[in-house]
Amino acid sequence: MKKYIDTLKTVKLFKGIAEADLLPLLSCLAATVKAYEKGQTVFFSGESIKSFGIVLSGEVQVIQEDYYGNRSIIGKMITGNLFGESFACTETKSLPVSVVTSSESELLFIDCRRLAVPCARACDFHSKLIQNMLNIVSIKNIELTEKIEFTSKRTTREKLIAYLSTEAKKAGSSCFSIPFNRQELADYLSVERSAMSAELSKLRDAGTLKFQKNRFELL
Amino acid sequence: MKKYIDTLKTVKLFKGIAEADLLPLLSCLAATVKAYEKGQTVFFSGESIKSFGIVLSGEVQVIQEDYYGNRSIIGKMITGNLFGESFACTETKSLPVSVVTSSESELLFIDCRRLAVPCARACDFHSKLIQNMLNIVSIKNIELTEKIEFTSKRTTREKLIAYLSTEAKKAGSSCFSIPFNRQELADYLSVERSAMSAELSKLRDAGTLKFQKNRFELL
DNA sequence: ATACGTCTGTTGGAATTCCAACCAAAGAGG
DNA sequence: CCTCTTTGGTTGGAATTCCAACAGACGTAT
Repeated sequence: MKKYIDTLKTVKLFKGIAEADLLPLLSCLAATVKAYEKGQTVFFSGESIKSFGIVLSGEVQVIQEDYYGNRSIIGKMITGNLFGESFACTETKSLPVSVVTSSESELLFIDCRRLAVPCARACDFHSKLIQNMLNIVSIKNIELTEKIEFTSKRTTREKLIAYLSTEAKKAGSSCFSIPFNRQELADYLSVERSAMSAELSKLRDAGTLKFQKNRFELL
Repeated sequence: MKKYIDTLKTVKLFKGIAEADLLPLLSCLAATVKAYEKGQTVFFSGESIKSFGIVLSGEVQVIQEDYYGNRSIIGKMITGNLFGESFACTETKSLPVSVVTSSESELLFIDCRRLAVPCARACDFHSKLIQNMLNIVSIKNIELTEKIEFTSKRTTREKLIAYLSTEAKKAGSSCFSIPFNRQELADYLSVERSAMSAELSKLRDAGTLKFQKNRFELL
């Protein structure tokens, strides 16, 4: 566990906890680490989970997929991010999403029930952890609301502009990179990749943006 | 405040707190009540809020609206529900949604900063409140994910079926009522009302469902 | 160098949605 | 009883998206 200490220091769930306390804390929480290859499914939709995950290295995607393979990306989690915490906390009977690794990854798992309940050894981290967790879940809530803002737009063009504007604002610059390739962006915005590509070209021709690969500039 | 005690007992945020403790607690939290008429805006998109709300009577809708009046309903909050808590907790600078009353309503407001910080009078409710809040926000998270599941479907027909199936499952019966009229349902699913009405008729003619007003039956 | 896989942009016809308008039914209020 | 308002269903043409297929660019392995 020691080798992950630098990553763990940056995890928001552990914000406000001294570095020296981290390892004892993790042991108190009975945290476990597991390595995954690219493309493996971490949580299957339909199952019930008690633990949530933290990305130590690599990245995972939270996705919804229907019977016909239409895939929708709910979110992308990189190093330091949590996933599955809402479902684990509320003890959802049937997971409505899947979690898959989009690259080789190392993931840390923590049983949610250990977070809330003060443990036998009377660790006093719990209240801090719950506050941090509330903050994380609230932020995720806002990100989901944001995604709804994009996908609820009626046309591909509007979805693109809404998304790219938000990314530019986040980056604090009209020039920014996005974390998706074209297929992933289409899945995130719930549109056709080809129609989206066409719309991007139109926007480029109209002079409203420039792009190369996943680097964009709004004009 | 006393007249709301029966409602307050059912609010999940106060779960596990004795009835006798409720009024002192609210006073400690500096909670205030305000009455609204139908159609009033409670929180304006773009503003920054420190307090969240609890519906004591009536109902409010959380909506997104763009420059051209396209309206998207994020959620509908009835008696006992919270709204705005994620934005207040994380101190969002600019609210991406508006909150409007869809009927005459009485709303309770609580300053989020009073929740987390133990108060001078050393009330010991705070840790319970935060746990409850974490649960509420997690559930809302799941509801948002659910909404994304509906709206990420590509056709109006698929969106309808996904939504109605979920409602049927929630009701535990193939016969159930929905909390929306046609325009609201269209706004919730991000589709055209008229196209949706047409699709509902097709589904009825095909024998996959029956409906009258907001009462549906899946066959 | 060649072959292969992946990613991205383009295109054309089919399918779907959007939009505006209209009509009918039900309720509210006079 | 009549009128006004709200709600829900229908329709036809315009606009958009979907789908499938193809082509070019790039990187990697053989």
